[in-house]
Amino acid sequence: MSVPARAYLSIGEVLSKLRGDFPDITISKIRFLESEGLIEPQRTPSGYRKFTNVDLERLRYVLLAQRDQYLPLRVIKENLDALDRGLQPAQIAGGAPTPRLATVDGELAPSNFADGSDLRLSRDELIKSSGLKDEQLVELESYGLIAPRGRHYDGDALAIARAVTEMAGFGIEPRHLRSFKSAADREIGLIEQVITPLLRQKNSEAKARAEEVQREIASLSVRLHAALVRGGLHRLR
Amino acid sequence: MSVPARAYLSIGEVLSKLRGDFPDITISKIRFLESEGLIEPQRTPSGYRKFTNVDLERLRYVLLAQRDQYLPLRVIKENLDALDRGLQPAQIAGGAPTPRLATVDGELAPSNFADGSDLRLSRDELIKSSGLKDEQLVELESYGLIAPRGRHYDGDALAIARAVTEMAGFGIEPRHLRSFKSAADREIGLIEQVITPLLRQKNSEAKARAEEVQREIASLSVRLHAALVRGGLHRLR
DNA sequence: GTCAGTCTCAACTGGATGTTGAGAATGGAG
DNA sequence: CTCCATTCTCAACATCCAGTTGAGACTGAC
Repeated sequence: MSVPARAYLSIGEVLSKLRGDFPDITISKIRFLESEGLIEPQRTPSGYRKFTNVDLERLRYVLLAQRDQYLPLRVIKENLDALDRGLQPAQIAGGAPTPRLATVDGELAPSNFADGSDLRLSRDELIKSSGLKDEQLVELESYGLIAPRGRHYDGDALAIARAVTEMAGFGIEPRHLRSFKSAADREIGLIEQVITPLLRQKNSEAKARAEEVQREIASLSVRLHAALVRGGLHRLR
Repeated sequence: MSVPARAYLSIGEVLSKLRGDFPDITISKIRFLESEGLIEPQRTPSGYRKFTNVDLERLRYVLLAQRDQYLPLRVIKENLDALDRGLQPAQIAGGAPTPRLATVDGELAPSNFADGSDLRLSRDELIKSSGLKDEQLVELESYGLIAPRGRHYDGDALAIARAVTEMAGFGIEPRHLRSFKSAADREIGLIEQVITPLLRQKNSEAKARAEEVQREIASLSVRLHAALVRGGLHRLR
């Protein structure tokens, strides 16, 4: 196994080529990176992996991004996919200074608030724990900003009530907040559009996926919204 | 619980100040970050944590670096330590906010950390670091969702661009996002209404107050918005 | 034929990043 | 003073990521 009398490298040969730059590379790691979709070497008829130089460079890129930029594999994969689609985020540069990569922002968040979505509050409890005034609640309900679910209010209602109370402290009244409701409704509609195809599928895996997607888009929506508000405010001065 | 009649913030108050920008922050996470040495709030005689504005900004920096640069806490800590010693932290190229020193802004507690709002990106850099396609950017600009400030784009533009890119991954296109812009504009108008009286006053203390109020209402807006979306989604099933 | 090299697949590991819960103390509101 | 929401610590637990390990089988160069 000394002279590669062929156009590709075996996994062991790849290993020894990378050892110099990345001392802790292993065969199992290379296989792992393939299983994660970061590389896709061809196979011989009997199933052995065949690595071309392109595969090798791709691998170097992955290892560099990981070592020098601490990027998680998920993000590296996104960057590579972008590269494949013709976007050109980075130069790979063997040993050159830090590669400039497009870091596409991703959502880590399990978004796992103990958010009390299973909270159940009576009207009085809601008022008490939010500091809202009764007539404010009436007004909020008339605009649909808060609505009981069945005979109780949930954690979302509480969160809304609290925010409203605090805003009232700045002279902002419920009627000023109607537009929040319609904006939220539009976003919900958008999210619904995306996930209903998934929900239509019979298999329960798609449903789980739908839930996840819903959470992700919701989180993105909130981020986008926040960035827009922040940006607009910066512009004020 | 409403008016902080003292010079520092309790952990719960810190939480609500951060909620707007980082919806997944929790009390336990803040405590965890302290246990890892990333922040060191003072204590009251009875052991309660006291957070100054400096602590708050440090925390923001940590959360931003984590979310937007995917840096592991260990590396963030190294950067902060370097900053503390007055050094430029080892920086990672790319579109993310690099920590900058001491923009001393006449505030009582001068913040050492910028949030990336002073980021300046060319059009190409924006595209590169957001993963956005050129035509998407054109479209976003035509709707006013993104606009350069002078000849450069700022951190808000980057945040928006990133969110949009991710949403595109779910099949959501810029034109679906126009309503986000108008919703944000309405909120900004609302905030403006509240703070203009303050800004009219001559004394600069009122101006500082205006800035703070603006931040708080913005954060509240985002929270309210998030709660409405979350609540609406819960209702879907 | 032998034996180093390679394959798959499932189970396991170790670190990072938080979360949860118990049990106790604190402090602000009424 | 009395509540009760907030905060405290500390240990145990949970979850995800990034691989590693080992069993058992196949391949192919000498």
